[in-house]
Amino acid sequence: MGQAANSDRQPPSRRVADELRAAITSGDLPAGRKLPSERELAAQYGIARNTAREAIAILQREGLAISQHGRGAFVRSRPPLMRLGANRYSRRLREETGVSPFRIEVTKQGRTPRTECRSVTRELPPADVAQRLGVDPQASTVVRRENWYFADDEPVQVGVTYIPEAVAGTSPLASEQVLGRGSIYARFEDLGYVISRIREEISARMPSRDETEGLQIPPGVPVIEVLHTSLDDKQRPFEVTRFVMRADLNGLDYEMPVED
Amino acid sequence: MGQAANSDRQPPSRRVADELRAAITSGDLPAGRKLPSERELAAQYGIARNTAREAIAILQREGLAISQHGRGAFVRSRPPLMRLGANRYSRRLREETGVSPFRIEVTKQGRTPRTECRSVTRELPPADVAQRLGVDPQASTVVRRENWYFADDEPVQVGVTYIPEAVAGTSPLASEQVLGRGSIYARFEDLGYVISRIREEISARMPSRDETEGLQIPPGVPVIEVLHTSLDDKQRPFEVTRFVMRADLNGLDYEMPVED
DNA sequence: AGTGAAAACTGGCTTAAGCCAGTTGACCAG
DNA sequence: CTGGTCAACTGGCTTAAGCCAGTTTTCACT
Repeated sequence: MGQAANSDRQPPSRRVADELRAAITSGDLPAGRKLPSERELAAQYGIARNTAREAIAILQREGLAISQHGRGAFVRSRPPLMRLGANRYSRRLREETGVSPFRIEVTKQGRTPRTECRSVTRELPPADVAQRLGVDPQASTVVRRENWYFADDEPVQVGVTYIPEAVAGTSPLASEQVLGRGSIYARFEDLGYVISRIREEISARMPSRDETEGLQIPPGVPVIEVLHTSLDDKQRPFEVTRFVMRADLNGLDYEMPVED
Repeated sequence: MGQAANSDRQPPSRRVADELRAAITSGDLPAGRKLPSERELAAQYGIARNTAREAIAILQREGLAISQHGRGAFVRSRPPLMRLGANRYSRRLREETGVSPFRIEVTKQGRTPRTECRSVTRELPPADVAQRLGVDPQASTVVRRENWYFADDEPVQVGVTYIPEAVAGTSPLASEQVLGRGSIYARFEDLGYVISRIREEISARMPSRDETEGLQIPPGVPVIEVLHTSLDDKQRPFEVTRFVMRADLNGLDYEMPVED
């Protein structure tokens, strides 16, 4: 009977992946549904278990499925994205709510936010950070604050903030103590640094091994990296933060004027 | 003789991947260098070829290596990112140069830019686009323009622009004809739509199969998706564009004021 | 010297078999 | 009813062998 379909010049693993993908995107296999087990697939399609395994791995790499040891493979559900915008830095929002936009966003989704300052140290800054702060990466240490953000105790992003010594001094910013109402940007204001412009450099990539472990990132999920620079009213950078966030749980939403 | 190293609770494929990764990040294996072949690795470490293969696959998924049929696997070089910013929409930049920011950026990197309008059609808009345009996704068609962006004939991003009929009318925007100096935003201005604010919603994910093919995306590379909305001086949306770009070649760079 | 075919590589993908380690549910003893 | 055990599932990972399809090198013949 010759070749039936046209998508036939492909290796079996991909052919099977295609069929499963079609079932997923068409809705035949809704989010959360269990896929056939590797051994079932193998029998069903007359292929080796390894080949069935590879088919599922393909879907996993595409972020369409997730497999769990001892349980099976499941259609991954796409939870609503967390939308973080420039209003993260709005003073009005900060003062009205007394609560960070992260907490608002998480709460809005019916989950419980938690943030954790994991460490405060003094270190030589990475080259890209030093450049943006306008300091010498070899000579001057900066204050490094590492913050973790959770939703329902699931880690969703990390932010590492670098503050020049000249800015942090002996203020609360340079110590482990709790930052209090309005959090970090309120403390900057206490010191006379009013955030007036921000620069955000955004990239995406696959997570490193450390990030995969720390953020518990499932396979097939990239991270978004945001290198954030805060500028005061004299256009001087006073703080740089590198955010790394799970791309399946986070998105960015900016609204801004177009400058001439 | 007992266990030597501590990182030993891991399967061989991962152990080997770890060693190779260390060599790459330390610089022992610089970008572009050929990795040992699968058969060499197998012999070297006393593992099966499949296991060596899996080790390389791990690096590939992390975006650290790329393998080429018949040639070998190589340490992936990280080309400088294309930095696309809000100045994409700057009128001054548009008028001074007469050239799109994309072309400037690509030329700056010593590569040759090319853009291609692949199709202009009238269709019902996707739900998310319709919502942002404030039109009924069931009732009204919009003009859909599909644009491809190349650097040295390598595709780096796609932009699909949706324009309400009420805006496009019978202007050049609704036809295949060349858009001319200043390109699309100049034509919007001709019609009285001056871009004054933009909204950019950013997410990242693994590419779909179509995107992998169309953009020729190597394995282990995510895409950045930007849903862009242009607002005129009366805060009315007149155009939405969905950009999909290879995350290994593109980055975003925004500088903006912090609004109260 | 040039050229063209073959040999010796490379990765791509599959099969078949096996052991290990989580998970689940049935069933049995208390 | 509770708690524990165990068998039957699940995926995780490896080995060993083989065929195929690209690429590069070699070498003999022109």
